[in-house]
Amino acid sequence: MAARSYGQYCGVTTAVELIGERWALLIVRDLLVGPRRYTDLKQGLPKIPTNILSTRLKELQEGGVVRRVPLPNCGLVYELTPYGRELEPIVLALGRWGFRQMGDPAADDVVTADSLTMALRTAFRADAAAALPAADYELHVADVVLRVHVDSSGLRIAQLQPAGRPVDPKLGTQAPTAADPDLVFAAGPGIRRLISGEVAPAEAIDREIVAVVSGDAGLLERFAQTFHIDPGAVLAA
Amino acid sequence: MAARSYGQYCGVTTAVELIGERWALLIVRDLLVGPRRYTDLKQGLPKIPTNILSTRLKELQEGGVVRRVPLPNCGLVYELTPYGRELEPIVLALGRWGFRQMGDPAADDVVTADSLTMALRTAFRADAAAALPAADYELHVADVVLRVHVDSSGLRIAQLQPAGRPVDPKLGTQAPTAADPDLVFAAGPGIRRLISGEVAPAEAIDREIVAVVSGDAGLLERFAQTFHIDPGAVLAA
DNA sequence: CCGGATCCGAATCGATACTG
DNA sequence: CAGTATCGATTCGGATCCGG
Repeated sequence: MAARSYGQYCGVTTAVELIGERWALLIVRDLLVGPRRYTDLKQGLPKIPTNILSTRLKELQEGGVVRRVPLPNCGLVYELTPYGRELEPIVLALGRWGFRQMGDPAADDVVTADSLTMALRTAFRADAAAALPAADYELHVADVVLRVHVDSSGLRIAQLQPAGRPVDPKLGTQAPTAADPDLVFAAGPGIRRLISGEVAPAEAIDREIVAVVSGDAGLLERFAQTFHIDPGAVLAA
Repeated sequence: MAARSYGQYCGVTTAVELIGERWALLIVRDLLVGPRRYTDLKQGLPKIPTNILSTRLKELQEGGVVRRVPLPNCGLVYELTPYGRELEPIVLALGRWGFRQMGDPAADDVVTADSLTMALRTAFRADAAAALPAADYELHVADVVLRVHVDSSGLRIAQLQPAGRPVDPKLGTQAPTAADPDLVFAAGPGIRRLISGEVAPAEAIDREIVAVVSGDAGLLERFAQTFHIDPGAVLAA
């Protein structure tokens, strides 16, 4: 079952033969958040057919991108190899690039915990964070709840269950810090306009793009400075 | 003909919907070298079916990645939009990443002028070049001939016809400088091992991986320092 | 020659059902 | 939980054809 070859001897060609098939890079995206079980991946990619998922996992293993690891206390996870993890800057850059062409969501588009986690990573401005006080956010989008800790050393994101408890830390997601978040807020897809700077934080609250649940609403300003993607001149088609 | 959606509202997903389909990123790779005609693209991608090429070009235009430009003196070229050109660092990074997993070429793998041009760009070390004297190389691989000029300001590559004349500069490829190259050499697929550092320049000549046609063979050392991709720990699967 | 469009068999993908 | 099996819907590949 040799991957369908493009017939060229070239690094780019080799790369797309490894991770260019349908769904493959989205599997990598989710695995960049942490090791995941087959079922986790299936839930994080609701529209992937199960046969495609298992085929891709096999191909990614064969390509040295993904590794299948039996868990000590029963179970089984897939994780990126060191080589696969080196896709991180590429996937983040792709996410930033694609962000700028995102329109409004289709009717049945979903937001998953892993995709939102990676979206925040793509938008994270380390330089801005370093110049600002540390902050803890709790972000609700659809039924995804993220605990987002920012300080001068960087960004840490934990995925919470809607009930408020962290998912199993054994699977690579850090437990949240003990303290209460400085700001708890909920957003819909319009959070994109907050990150692009299309709407200012105050305006976002006014237009009900985001809703502050608790904490100082002024921190939304700091959030928007920390997570930002400049849309640039994307309109010049 | 809406692109097949992955059903997620996410920048990475949007990106792969724009450039993730088969052949799309290879078209982008070639257009990163310069504007190309339909026929140029077809020749640069020998195995692409013509209906796929025209479908991709339409999709890439619709996505704001590619633009169709009628040429003043008759003819017609495709070129990247400013938005599409921002894929350059991503494609270069992917090329570096894929390079490390390249094995030996399949029997019918080809090397095209554009793929080799981009391969040199992925391997180019600006820092190394800045610390070394300027140099002009003429590189022959299969029937591709490249004129490669390196100086402290960067890298310039021109594609020559096998006869030795430059291709039409109107199409975005710079004409070579007038002076003779400092080093003319020919290589086969084994040039990969030179760039990865797997074989040293002297050894490459001994083992006939490269053949110096004219000029100072010692310059091959400088070439290998200027164009290098560290294979890293790719074996750890 | 350039810039595609059309047709058709082969391969892949998607949806669902099913199993150890 | 971790996948296989099946099968219709799509897409891809290869070839041919066509208007300028």
